[in-house]
Amino acid sequence: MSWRPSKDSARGCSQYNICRGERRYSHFSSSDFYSSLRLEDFLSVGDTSGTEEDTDSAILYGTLRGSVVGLRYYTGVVNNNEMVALQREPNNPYDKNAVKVNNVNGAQVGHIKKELAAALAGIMDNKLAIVEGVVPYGAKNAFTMPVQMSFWGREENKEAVLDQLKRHGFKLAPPLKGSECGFGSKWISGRSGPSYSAPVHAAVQLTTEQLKSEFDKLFEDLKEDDKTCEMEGAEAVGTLLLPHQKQALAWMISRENSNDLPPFWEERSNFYYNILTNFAEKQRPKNVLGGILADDMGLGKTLTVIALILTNFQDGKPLPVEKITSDKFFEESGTNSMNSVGRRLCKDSSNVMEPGVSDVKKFENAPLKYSSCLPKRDKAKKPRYSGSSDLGESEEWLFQQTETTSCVIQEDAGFASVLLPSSACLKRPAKRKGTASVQSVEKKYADGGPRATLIVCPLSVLSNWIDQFEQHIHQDFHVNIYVYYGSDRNKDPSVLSEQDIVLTTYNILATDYGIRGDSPLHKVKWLRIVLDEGHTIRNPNAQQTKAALNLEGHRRWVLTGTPIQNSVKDLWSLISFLKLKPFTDREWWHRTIQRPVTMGAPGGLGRLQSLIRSITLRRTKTSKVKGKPILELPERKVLIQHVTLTEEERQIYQSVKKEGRAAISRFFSEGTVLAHYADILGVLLRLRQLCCHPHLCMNTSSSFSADNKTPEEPREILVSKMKLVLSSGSDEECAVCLESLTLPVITRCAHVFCKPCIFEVIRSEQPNAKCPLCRSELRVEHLVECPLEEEADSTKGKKSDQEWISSSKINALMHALIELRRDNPAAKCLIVSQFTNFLSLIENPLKESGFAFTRLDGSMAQKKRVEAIQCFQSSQAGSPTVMLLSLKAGGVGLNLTAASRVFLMDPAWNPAAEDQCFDRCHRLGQKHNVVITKFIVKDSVEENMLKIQNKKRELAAGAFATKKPSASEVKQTKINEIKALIDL
DNA sequence: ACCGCCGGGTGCC
DNA sequence: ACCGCCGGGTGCC
Repeated sequence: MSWRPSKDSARGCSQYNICRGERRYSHFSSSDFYSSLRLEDFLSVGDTSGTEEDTDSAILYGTLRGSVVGLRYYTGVVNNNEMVALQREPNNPYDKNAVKVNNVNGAQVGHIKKELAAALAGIMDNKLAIVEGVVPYGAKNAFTMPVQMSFWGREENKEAVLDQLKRHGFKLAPPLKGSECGFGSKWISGRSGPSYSAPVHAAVQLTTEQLKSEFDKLFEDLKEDDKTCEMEGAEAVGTLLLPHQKQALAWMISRENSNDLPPFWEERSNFYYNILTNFAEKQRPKNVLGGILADDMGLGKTLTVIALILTNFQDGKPLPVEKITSDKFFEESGTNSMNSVGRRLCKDSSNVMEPGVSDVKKFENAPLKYSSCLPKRDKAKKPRYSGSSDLGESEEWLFQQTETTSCVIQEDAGFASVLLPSSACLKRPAKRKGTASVQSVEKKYADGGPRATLIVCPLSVLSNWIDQFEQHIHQDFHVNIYVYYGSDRNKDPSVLSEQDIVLTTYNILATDYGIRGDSPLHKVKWLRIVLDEGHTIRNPNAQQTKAALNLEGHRRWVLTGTPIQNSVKDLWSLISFLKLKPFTDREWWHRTIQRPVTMGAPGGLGRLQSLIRSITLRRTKTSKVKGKPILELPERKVLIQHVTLTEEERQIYQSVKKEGRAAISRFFSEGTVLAHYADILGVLLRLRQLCCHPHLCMNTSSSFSADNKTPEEPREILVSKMKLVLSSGSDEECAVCLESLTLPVITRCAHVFCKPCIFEVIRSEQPNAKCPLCRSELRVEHLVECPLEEEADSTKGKKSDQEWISSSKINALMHALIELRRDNPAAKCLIVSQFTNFLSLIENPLKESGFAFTRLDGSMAQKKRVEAIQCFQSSQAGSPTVMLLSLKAGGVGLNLTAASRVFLMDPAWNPAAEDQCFDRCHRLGQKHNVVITKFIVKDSVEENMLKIQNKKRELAAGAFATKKPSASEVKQTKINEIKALIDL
């Protein structure tokens, strides 16, 4: 049932990205604001088997003493007070009611005695309660042992559970004091029965506020102690690390080379004890040789990881990579550089080389693993360092089609970074022309063990990684990087395992994994696995999570800026990925950490904290190292400049507003607001455009199609509605996954979702799937995909036929620009808008007033973008002082620090999108204070947008541990926003 | 003795 | 299991 991206759908995706821009910060987007709404909240899907214990609302019904029998048949052992797991065994040939008893390690200890099992079976099978056990004493018994059971469930199931037990002659005892949270098994060994105490309600339940501040502390106190050692990167790291990056590197290396026991384990007389579960075993539990790097974005997680890869290979030695040195031998021998390079790239990595000329010969004879790696057309004069089987003839290949980060194969630039649409080898630029040779460095210890680091990231940051490799791997070193992406990715595991770095996406990972037995990524033993944006796997039931958890490799890292996004729950997948015993099993995580924390049990947070502390490094932009801020950025000021429309502009605006408001209030009175969401966005879009320039909304068709019988809209209208939603800059998220839309599709009822998300809804709700937003009928065959290509900008060119006129906002801008030039001729600025047409309109007066400007928007090819950026960043006299920038162009990697002024021409729905844009110049390397001017038209939708932005900011700030809103709350919020926007 | 008692065989679900 | 339970052997004191 896994959904498989095709080439076409990938292009669809790119199309989307061109319209919508980057999605990288979706965790800062309104999805944050809506907190952690999950599918299960409004659909009964989620875990199809329904095993999803609603862990947060579970209460303790009571306890019961029972016995474990058949001990002598099994090898699993327990200690007194050790937790045990009770597991139904419906296929037991002797008793269909059988309940197994397993120790923390999963080894079977025995069975629940059959009479009791008969009572438990129904309860467990129907998920009426979760039954947990602790062996209070008698752990060394030969035949049977007691087990103290706790029954947990939702309030409404309590009666049914008690009843079921009663029918079998059992009665729950009230909760034992100290056992409420199922940990710390406090039973005193001995024959006397448990001492009953009055039922204790969930210990001190922390308020949301308290929880939030506790969580904050959780990650704030992490910076001290051993995490301030610094370490230099290996020679192959081409960038000098900042102090905090050196610290991170030192910390990561110490984690990877650590011999420590994992948290909560102690060595006690030849045994290793887990102090949470009281489990003990002879075998030393493995600590994760990794952890969570949870630095705020902008602190250089990517660079740090690159440094880690290059610096810490085996035995604390750097990755043995070939150093490229100038070598006359090549020229003299007439060896074609392409060949030499191709072999370098493709040779069998087990071939051990010694430095020196003789190596070249060895090298020549090195077996080629995939000889077609070389481009066939080798007339190129410049060295080419990579290629792929089907590079073909084209000059440029669009590698990845996000607006911001597409990469192209550069055939003739001075560097040889060749990226393919799919599988690609990536090489460092060669400094020298014509020839290059290879000096093999200390390959001796590379044999045998795993070599490759796997990096998994969301598609949207794939190219950022590539950029960063380009930037930070020293030019003289050859690092084999394979981008495992696209339908023609090379599925030979041995090709992957020979690489230094394999880069792929969560989607590829999940797709491969879904095809049984055919996941090369899962056949390789990785030296190291890095999950970028690791909170991507926070849903334990998602295919990509399962796929990630099943990767093999001892060094395991999670990179994330938002380790606890909404609750402790989100941490489990990460911890499980790190393979920290015993938390890989959700039951132990839940019993020992999650429940104690959410129920506010004493010590619960302490545990979580020490767990996190031991495996996490987190610094924020405001963190300090030795009293000094980690990043010293110049000040950033945001000014709001109000603009008043001219009489004429105001008239047009009011008439459109009047018409739109009438329509929208009709939707309200009909109760069809959500059904007309796209139409409403259209109205708002036109108003926003009118605030900028009257020409902008000229050919946005009035989309109130004659008679809006929602469920039957024809395809073309749906497509245009979807485009409207996507291009309106409203930052719509998919109501299912709450992330920005991936591969958007529109339903008949005109709601837009990610294709994979809505497919999953339909699959799990079949045969009568309903639209998550309006509950209309949902069918796969009615979904309409966003058609590819045909850039929205086609309108742009034609528009310019019109005679150019100015607008109030343009006037305000030009006034500010000229003033700026007068005061500081060298100052550079960004002019940012969501509407690329608007940027085009602005070009006119810029030319007239003699500004040298450049432009960066999503429609530009990578080559042009690079040019535009370099040109703008240049400090040469005569270099452009103005850059026209579309709001969402460029990823985190985009560095526009040459600018110290930003003019934001129109507000975005989502304040985070604005902030990210500002961060492109207000970031490491900025020397000046940054002043941002937001132009806001008075008495317009823009002012209302500001208000909503502020509300979102407030909510985002407080949304840390608050309860997730329900679907209806989400809807209501949207409706309220609409009302506020159009003054209803 | 259609019982009691004895003692050996036996033992999860 | 130094138990319980089962079922065969046995049978006054």
